[in-house]
Amino acid sequence: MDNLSTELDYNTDENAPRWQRRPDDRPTEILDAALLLFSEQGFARTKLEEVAKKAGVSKGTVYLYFESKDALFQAIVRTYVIEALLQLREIVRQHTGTSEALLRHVMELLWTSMRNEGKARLSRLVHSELANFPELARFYFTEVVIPSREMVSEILTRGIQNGEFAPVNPDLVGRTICVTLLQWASNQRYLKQFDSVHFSDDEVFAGVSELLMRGLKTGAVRAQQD
Amino acid sequence: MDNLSTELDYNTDENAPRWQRRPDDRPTEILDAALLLFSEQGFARTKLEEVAKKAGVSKGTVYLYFESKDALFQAIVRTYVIEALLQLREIVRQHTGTSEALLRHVMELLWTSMRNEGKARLSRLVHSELANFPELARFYFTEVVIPSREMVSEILTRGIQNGEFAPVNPDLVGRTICVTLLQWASNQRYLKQFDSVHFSDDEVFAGVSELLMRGLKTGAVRAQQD
DNA sequence: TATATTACTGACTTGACAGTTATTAAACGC
DNA sequence: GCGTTTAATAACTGTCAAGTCAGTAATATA
Repeated sequence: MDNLSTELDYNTDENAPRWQRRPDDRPTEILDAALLLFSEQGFARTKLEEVAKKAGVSKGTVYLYFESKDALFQAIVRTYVIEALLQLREIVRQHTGTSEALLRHVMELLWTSMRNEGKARLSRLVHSELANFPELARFYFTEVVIPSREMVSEILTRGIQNGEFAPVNPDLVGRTICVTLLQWASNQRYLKQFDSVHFSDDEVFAGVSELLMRGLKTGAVRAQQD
Repeated sequence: MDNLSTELDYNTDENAPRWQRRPDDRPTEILDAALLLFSEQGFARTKLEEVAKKAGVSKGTVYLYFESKDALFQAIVRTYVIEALLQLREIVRQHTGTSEALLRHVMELLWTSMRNEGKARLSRLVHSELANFPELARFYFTEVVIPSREMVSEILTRGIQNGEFAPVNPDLVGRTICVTLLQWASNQRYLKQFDSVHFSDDEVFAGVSELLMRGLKTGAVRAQQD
């Protein structure tokens, strides 16, 4: 723009194509833009025209690749969440070692993956909009929640069988671990702004994992019932 | 309606007033209706006309008592959440006994209060819409989250000082306890429908509180660091 | 270079819904 | 009962955004 020295170039932009045809890249670009805006402003408050603008296309183009605004949201979840879960499963499958080490490793993975901006955004978006998409909620539950849960339950079951862990209910404790980590990760990122007493990510993970591990491991004093 | 025996009455409804003036009751009735619908359908998808209908008034009447749709939502939070919190604080203030018993008691209260349909709805609504109302989020955080947190932290601090609890970070563990219970309570109510393995409320509370208590109490074996 | 194909545009239509207002009638005081 | 006040209505308006489509321009093909 500033460079007007070569006079032959000064109207290059007029000759340049006003837009390009890149049908292979458009869907991804639109999904990225939508994830960003939905997670910043919420689904209902985001206009498709904004999404289009951010993706560098016109609104009509969005409708070439996605049937509706709802369909676009569902595509986001399908694309990104499933992918994230597959990565996690793969890592678990390759692990060898004690149950405690494996559990710690999975917890760390869950925790660090949430420090990725995109994944944190996605998790928050999904959980806050789930109530508004019953159909999507079912999909999310069967495809994401249950598999994650089974993965953790399996680790716990093995640990209980070989005596590393106390005989807790593996399903129940597994869910507790996941819920606690995810919720904390979300808080760390989004409630920070209001928070007078703020902990570093490392502090939180150390504290929470210690609390849970102490509760889980054999040899702990039984809590007295009153 | 069925009782047509007294012929003098058969057109009573024509003589009856078409509506009544009940300015004292309207706000509450509108808030109740709004809470119900917002929590079922989400804020954006609920029309004020539906709220009005459910509350037995016309849309115009809603605007007599609330400035806007947003203001109505804020009023819900202010009214119900603050009230719930005050109840809890009062109960805690009156308690005498060991820190463990007190903590257990508070956890039970938190848990059972969430079995109340209205409170569970409210909690879910607030957490899913919070992202869309930054101003409300700030209010909610300072008026609700921080006070709750301080309440639990105080109990923990006392327990640590008198040796009942291990020297954990009371703020951090306090938050963890709240987050875990609230999230579980929400799951119990709303994810039940998709869930193949479902636990009773009592099972969940017993399991979760045992896990947390075992992690918290003194005498537990330290988790080995790897 | 000419023709066909199709990715892409953006102005337009449409419906929905938040918020307003002119009007009506319930209730209160005298 | 009668006049005044005001709670409540319901028809209305204006706006905003989802979704459409006729047209346009980039590219592929011959």
